[in-house]
Amino acid sequence: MPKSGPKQQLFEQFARIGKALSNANRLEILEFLGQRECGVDELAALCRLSVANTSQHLQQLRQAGLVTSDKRGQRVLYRLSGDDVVQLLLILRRVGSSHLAEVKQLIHHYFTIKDDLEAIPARELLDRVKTAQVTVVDVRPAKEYRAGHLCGAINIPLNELEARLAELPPGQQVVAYCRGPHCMLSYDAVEKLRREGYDARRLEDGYPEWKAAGMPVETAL
Amino acid sequence: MPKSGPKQQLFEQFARIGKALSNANRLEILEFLGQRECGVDELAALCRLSVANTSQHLQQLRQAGLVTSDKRGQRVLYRLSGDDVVQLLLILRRVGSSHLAEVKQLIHHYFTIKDDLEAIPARELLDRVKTAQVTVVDVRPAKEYRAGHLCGAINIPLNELEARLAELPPGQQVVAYCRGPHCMLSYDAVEKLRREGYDARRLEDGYPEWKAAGMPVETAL
DNA sequence: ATAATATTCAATTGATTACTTGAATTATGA
DNA sequence: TCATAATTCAAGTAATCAATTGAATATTAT
Repeated sequence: MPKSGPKQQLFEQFARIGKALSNANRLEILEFLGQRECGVDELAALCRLSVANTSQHLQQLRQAGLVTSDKRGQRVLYRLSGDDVVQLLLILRRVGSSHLAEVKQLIHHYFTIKDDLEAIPARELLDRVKTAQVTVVDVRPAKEYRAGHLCGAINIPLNELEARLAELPPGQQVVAYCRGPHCMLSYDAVEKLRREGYDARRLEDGYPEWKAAGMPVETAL
Repeated sequence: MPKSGPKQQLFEQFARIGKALSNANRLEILEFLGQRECGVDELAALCRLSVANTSQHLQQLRQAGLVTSDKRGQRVLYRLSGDDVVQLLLILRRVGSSHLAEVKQLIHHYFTIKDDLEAIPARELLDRVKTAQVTVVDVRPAKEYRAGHLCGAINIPLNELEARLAELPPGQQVVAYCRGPHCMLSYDAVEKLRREGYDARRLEDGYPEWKAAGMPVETAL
């Protein structure tokens, strides 16, 4: 019989989630899983970790309730437990961005310097898409695009952008998005697009945040 | 020069917040600070921790950006850094409630059993208050009520409830609230009120969540 | 039946964390 | 000036954590 009351026991349980979020590698794993479900070996490669280490982090995330797994043959595929996990990660970033000087500094030196134009909020993009005056480009790798993307978005992975500029309708504004608020892909994309004379902006959110907010998405599976 | 990229550095920073949330005592401290600003000795007493231990936890919370402090004479008063911290704690609870079997079990055995009627959502209470058919009762200690409470709420701390029943308008429904979704005060209050024949319900949120959602509050300072 | 693949488990090591205890610091009151 | 109060710091101890290494397990392909 636990010696503490229900309140303390609940705090112990919620602390498990805090523990799961207390390691930078696990946060990175969660960001990748926000884009699509993955196996251990893929996540290990994406995060540049050993397979054993990745597997242990995944066990911790699963035990904290942040991810689920299901076996397909000899492969185990992991995914986020729900959109509420995306929202938890988003508010974690927001709190960090608001209250941690180191976060503000990192964002300024690596992100704001690259694109000091305000990113477009999700609601505003939804409105503009309806007037068909804008091209939405998903600059994540194709696998992530196929797993899920904004309705109507086209996929031009960043490393193919220069070769595929002709696919963009001339004269239209381009809005690029990627994995999330602090993913560099859309910053780099916007930089390249502007260099080629395009009117380019970034979306404020990545795909997981857009989806978690209930905005329209589709898959290409 | 750090060896990892800006992304990894950002994850390290966000992980600091995860670390701050990875201890049950710190979560309890944050819940109390959600009600009102406090000194170290008060928090130590509320949480049943030593003063030194409480102070160390507060340093960690401050360094993670979750609380701020300011000195008044020889006392240091701590408070939450912003409503975004309340929202972080709320989504932490939601994720735990949705995805952790132990949390569901604890909630069922200690909370749902006491009051299996659905708590009233904040929006619904706001609407009902406008038609003046309901009495909103804050059952937290008076100090917390004075620091901030729902507009129009009266304060009858739980331990004074039986002695002050006459203050409740006869024939009206009573909605009780306290510190947050898993605080027992409003459960106990509703239980006592129903035993005395009142039509009593609980509010879904506590005061901090209501305030963080932008709902109307007032203070009695 | 065996080899290969994918994943997980277990033990070890070094680092980190939580709490305690006692000391140090800072501010106030007598 | 000195005592008290409030808070923080530092060191020590035990427990926990992250990564590595090697072994074990489960599934698939030959």
